[in-house]
Amino acid sequence: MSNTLSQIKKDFVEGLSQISRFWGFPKGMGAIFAVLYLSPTALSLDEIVERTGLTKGAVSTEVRTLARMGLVHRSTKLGDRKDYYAAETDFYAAIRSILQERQNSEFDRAVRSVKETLAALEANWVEDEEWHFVYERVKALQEFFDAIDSLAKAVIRLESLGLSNVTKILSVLK
Amino acid sequence: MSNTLSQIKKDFVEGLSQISRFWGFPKGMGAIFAVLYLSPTALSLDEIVERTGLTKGAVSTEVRTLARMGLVHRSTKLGDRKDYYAAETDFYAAIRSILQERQNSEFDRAVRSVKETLAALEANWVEDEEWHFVYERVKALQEFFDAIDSLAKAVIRLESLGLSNVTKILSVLK
DNA sequence: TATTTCGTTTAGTAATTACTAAACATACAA
DNA sequence: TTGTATGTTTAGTAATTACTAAACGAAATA
Repeated sequence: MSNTLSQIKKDFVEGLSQISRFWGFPKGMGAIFAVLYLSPTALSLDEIVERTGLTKGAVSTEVRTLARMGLVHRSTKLGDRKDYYAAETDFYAAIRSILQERQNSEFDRAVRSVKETLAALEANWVEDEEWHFVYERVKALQEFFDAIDSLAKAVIRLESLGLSNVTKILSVLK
Repeated sequence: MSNTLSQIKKDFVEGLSQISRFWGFPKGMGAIFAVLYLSPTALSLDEIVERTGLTKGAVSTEVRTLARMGLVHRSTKLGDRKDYYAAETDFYAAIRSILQERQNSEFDRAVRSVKETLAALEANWVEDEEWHFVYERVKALQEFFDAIDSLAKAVIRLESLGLSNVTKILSVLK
């Protein structure tokens, strides 16, 4: 059981790739983040290519979405036209950033469609048993989404959702 | 803008399918849930087939995973060998159930792999700068996962994570 | 201007995942 | 026992998504 550091790092990258896939992200994204996370210095695109085995194209696009999610940061050095990437180490900040990203995009559009269903029902009001049933159910779902939404927004607003806050939450929940 | 109820229902099913896909579930799953959610009575497998347009095989497997997640409930009627399915309407209960489901499965295995990386590092202790750096980072990630994990476990333990609790959480977060 | 060095885009391929059609299994009924 | 009504499994197909290879573009340098 005397693994070299580089073997251990490889396993770690593998593990994060799995986790990435589990959350519905490409596994390459997990690998890129892992490589950056274990590097003491920011890495150029080509260095990431070398260490992950992906191609430049793939890394280019995936590192960009990672940056949009706030999981990595892009920087430049004076007199060097390469871009350098480093992992975000404050995961709570990253969560906030991801939530913010998701606020827009597909999810919001889908949630909005529930709201629209509700509006359509109200616009075609009928004194009918099934109609009422459907109306109540859709309304309940919409309220649920609203609750989730305000929770997400609250998290986004937090200056820093640190461990202390998590334990605070836990104590409220008893 | 005078939609029929059945058109409205169709749109709703479509919307939930989208949401389902967004969260990384097959869109058919969303459709099945939506159909059940809008039905005042529990539906048989064949009725679900009819209303979603999926095949029996697909509905059979997907309704099963929905049941495992606690989003639908299976029941039987005396003197009728069909199974009947109804949607869970307490979404907070459903969330708990889903979290519980995820506790096992792939996710836990992946998270465990981070713990293993940490153990491997400790087993091969070296007084080396890079080694220390990697060790600290992996440790930080592991602590983060632990925090998430205990949060999930706390939610699971809740009798009912109702709206009142959500607002309680919000107040703690200020 | 031509050349080099970088990042991006694109068009196609590989891999994965969702789904279908049909065979199968089980339990009940005749 | 045979036939019928159900749910499940399986083997294959369709659709989607991740990824590659290579062309492109832009910016800096010569």
